[in-house]
Amino acid sequence: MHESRAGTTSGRIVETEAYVVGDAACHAFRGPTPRNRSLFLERGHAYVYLNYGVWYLFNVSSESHGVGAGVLIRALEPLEGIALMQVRRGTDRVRDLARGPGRLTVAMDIDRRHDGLDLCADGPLWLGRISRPAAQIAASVRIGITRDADRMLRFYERGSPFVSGPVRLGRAGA
DNA sequence: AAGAAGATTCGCT
DNA sequence: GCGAATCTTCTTA
Repeated sequence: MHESRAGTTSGRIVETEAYVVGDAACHAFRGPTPRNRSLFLERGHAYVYLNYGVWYLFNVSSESHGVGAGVLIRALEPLEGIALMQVRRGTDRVRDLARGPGRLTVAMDIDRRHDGLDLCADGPLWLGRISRPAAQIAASVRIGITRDADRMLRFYERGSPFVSGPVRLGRAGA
């Protein structure tokens, strides 16, 4: 949920990827830097960074304070503020508003201002139980990475049209 | 000190 | 299907 001056937008998280301790693909793997320091905050804090110099990607820290790890939020099913998301994204296709990590931050207007925020506390940007849980969750390899590429650390709601990438990538229980 | 790669998306061929 | 956009960090000289 993001409450901004322009209006409120919210969505159901339907796709995530875990970046865990000892994971060469995790930005925190080689220790804290100015960019990734939020990954070392207590679980539930935002880590937002600029990817390829173009797109912001939104993560949630997932370990204790001082331990660097997080979860990348890759896709949302839009709930509130769909009209505002359509303006921000420049498309009317609801399915494409937040299908993909870069698109999601545009639709929700998330950027480095939100880096380090406590997403479980009062504030403009937060996580909550505002919608139903997924009926079925599938796992697959993570998308777009080269290091530690075969770990099954991508999780998504099976059958959701709001999940990014080819749906056939998913193979549960491998 | 400079160059390359990286958790992406969009537009053109 | 390929390349551009262009920031941060890592690698190598």
